[in-house]
Amino acid sequence: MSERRKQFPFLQFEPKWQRLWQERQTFHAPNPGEPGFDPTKPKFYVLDMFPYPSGEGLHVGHLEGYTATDIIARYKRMKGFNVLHPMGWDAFGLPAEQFAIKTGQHPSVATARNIERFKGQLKKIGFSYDWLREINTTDPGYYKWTQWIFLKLYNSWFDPEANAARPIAELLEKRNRDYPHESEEERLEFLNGQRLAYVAEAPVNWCPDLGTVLANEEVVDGKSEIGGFPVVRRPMRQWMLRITAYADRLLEELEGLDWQESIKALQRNWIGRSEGATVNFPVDGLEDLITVFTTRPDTLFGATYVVLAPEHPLVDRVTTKAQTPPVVAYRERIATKSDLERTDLAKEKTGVFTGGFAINPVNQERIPIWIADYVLMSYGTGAIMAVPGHDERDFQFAEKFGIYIRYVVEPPRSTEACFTGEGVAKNSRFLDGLPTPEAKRKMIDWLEKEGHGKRSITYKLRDWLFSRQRYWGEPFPIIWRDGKHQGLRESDLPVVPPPLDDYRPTGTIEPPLAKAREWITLSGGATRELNTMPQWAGSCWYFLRFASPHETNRFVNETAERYWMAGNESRKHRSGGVDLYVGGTEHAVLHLLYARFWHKLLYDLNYVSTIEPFQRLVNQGMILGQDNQKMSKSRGNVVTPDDIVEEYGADSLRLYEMFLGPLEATKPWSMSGVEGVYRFLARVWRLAMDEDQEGEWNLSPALASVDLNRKQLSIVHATIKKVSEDVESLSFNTAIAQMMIFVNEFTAAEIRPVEAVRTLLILLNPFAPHLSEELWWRLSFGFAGFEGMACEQRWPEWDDQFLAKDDLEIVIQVNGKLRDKITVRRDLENEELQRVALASVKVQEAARDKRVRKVIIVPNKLVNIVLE
RNA sequence: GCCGAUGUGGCGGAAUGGCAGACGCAACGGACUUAAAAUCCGUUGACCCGAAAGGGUCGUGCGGGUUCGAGUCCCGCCAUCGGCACCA
Repeated sequence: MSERRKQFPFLQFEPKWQRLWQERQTFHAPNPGEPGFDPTKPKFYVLDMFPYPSGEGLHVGHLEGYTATDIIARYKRMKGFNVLHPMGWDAFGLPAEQFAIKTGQHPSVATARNIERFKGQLKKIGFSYDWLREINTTDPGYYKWTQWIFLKLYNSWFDPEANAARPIAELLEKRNRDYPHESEEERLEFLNGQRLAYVAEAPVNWCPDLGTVLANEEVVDGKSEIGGFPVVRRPMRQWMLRITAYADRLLEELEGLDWQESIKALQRNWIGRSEGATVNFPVDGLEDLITVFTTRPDTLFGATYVVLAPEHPLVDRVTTKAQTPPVVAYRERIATKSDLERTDLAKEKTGVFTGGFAINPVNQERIPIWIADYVLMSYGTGAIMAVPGHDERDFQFAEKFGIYIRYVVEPPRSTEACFTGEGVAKNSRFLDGLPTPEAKRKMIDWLEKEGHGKRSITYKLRDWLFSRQRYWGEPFPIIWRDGKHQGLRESDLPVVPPPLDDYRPTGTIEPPLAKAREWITLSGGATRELNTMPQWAGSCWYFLRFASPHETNRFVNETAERYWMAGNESRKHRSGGVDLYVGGTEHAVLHLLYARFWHKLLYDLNYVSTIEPFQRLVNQGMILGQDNQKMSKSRGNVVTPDDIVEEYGADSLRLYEMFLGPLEATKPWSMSGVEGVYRFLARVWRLAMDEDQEGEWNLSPALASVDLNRKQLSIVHATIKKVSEDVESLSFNTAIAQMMIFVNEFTAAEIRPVEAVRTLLILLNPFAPHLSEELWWRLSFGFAGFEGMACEQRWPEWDDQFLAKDDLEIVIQVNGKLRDKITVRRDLENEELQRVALASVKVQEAARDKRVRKVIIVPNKLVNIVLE
């Protein structure tokens, strides 16, 4: 098939234009103050989620989003915007390191090669990136600032009163004032407990095969997201980022963003805010209090037992001698289980009675304390009050172990064994008769008044486990002295990883950096932190770096940041950021949440001008293989862009990516669909070009500088309107359909007005830039009006006057059903229209023996005659 | 179980509450050709009546509703996909 003659010479002109764009720096966007910068133009920042340069190369799924943003970037330039459209590489990460271990080659070598490959592929598709702004997260000039931001996290605390991060120095001052006699040791401990980057001994997800810990988000079904290796929980000392401090802002500040509702929902879900109360249950015979969190304080009278998580610190204290053996045995059984096994057993509740009793503060009832693994130490307080009458899990547990069930909510209708909805309180003394929401409020007031508890909010979101025991990542700008950590000074950055020959995991929990003896040992007995940052770090702020990728004095140039991240004037104060951000749904939670978190820190500390990084977000859908299955090597249904470019040209690839269907939908690839758009482009080519006997392409003799007739004008203006509006709304598929209608129309014309072709080439330019440039250039030899490059032309405007027809077809309905069509003069008066419609033979037939009850008239569109 | 999408011809998909199926693919017929490919022109939701011209009925996952009029709005189901999942 590849031997077949091409329908137009894209193999020649596509590389030519790519070279010219490169040579002329056509798509370079100067910063404010730089030569060539035009301050009169508005700005537009359109960004792709930058890729991890894998060994596999790009596949057609990546390109869908990239094509969409490229069309927008080119369109906005033609509309007179200064457009920032950059690309870079998220190049730290596990796959490169795993590959390096396998091949014995340094990860930087494979990374550089993969980047070359990716870049080559992108250039062959003709994307209009400003390559002078290319960034790479593994470049010391870049990760210096990743480390710098980490130091900002390390040296900040979250002030709940300001609801914002503040420098830790301010806290230190305040502490010195409030506790002047505190020891140095105590003060340090206090500060360390407040930092947004802190060290904690916590149960973590340890993956022995990868030799690293993973964030909760990187563990799927008890296995590592990368590689699918088993993950076990074990306590380790780790760096954590206090993202939970920002939980409320991450939730609230989502509101002003132009994101799909579904993505906002995913984030809200992940943050998982629950309103309720904490309640203190005294332990019978001890001084201790068991604090539980509940969203249903109104059911406190129905609490007939208390459950602690097996790891709960109070378990040892409440357990009686007699119950110690089974409790110890149960805890051991749970501890050795992985999370996967623990959820596997979810169907059948397990647990053990501790022998201890708690006192229900509302009625002084003595209720048993159990431990069970259905209560998680990591959520809420790690303890619950069990209300089996109104909670499914508690009900199952109580049924199994024969614990008393008391019903305290009257359901609105039929009663089930366990009712979890809202109703009216009963068997609850001072709550009796109150609807659930009021009962909740009243109970919380009571708890607060009596000192037994208080209003409380809990989140599912956990602090972000931020260290990895790997080589190929950003080293922490942290040193250790006498068992205490210290942040480095800004002048010590970047911390460059040592040139290790052997960066394999050590086989223990010791990170590979431990092998670099000289590197880790510093003067004065200090040593370097051995962990590295997770892959997400570099992508948390790369969109800022693009504004001034070569700035050496600051993570981003201040003026450039203010310019490119500025909000639209119609928007509220402080909003703004990237004007359009496009990427896959797989990043809906992790990357987007992490990046928002870092951005808010930088905002709080006055380093950036907007509260949110990405004003508008669009998630492109997945592209499936021809067989409707997810594309994968093992299924053999992967489509490689290189093959398509070779066979049909980059423009065909771009156009097909967009013609498949709506950007956000999941849709299957189809090779004959590619042929379809290829044929369309060939028709565009032949609209202007003619092949002679020798097989040479010349300007078509049908082209002429003539005025357009009425119908042609109407099509041209309808196309300008449709394409402009559809590009704005990212409905690229229908924009292309309209251009196809245009081409079908003019292909049929014996004489083709050059002006129409000229307009088409401009409209088509963002979609098929090579073909558009080539024809533009060729036409310049025969006709006036083709100066410069097509991509530098002003986007055309449409005129409604050409869209309106003098005569139009009116639909005649009888009782809402289509019965006839009539052609009438435009803007015919309603009375006249009704008269004509009633006169229609079809209407006459239908209306025989019937009375006309009503006539609905939609001017210039339809008449509906309603009969008895 | 909860949250969020989606459901329209043989296929991908179009349709500010107003002609359902734009555009493309596939299929079929024709022109060009010695022939084929490519190209160009045309037909193509299903069913029914008619020799034909033409005409009719049904039709947007299912069941209701609102409306002169519903693919579109409302209520209740079903199915598929994605996310979360013992989160108190």
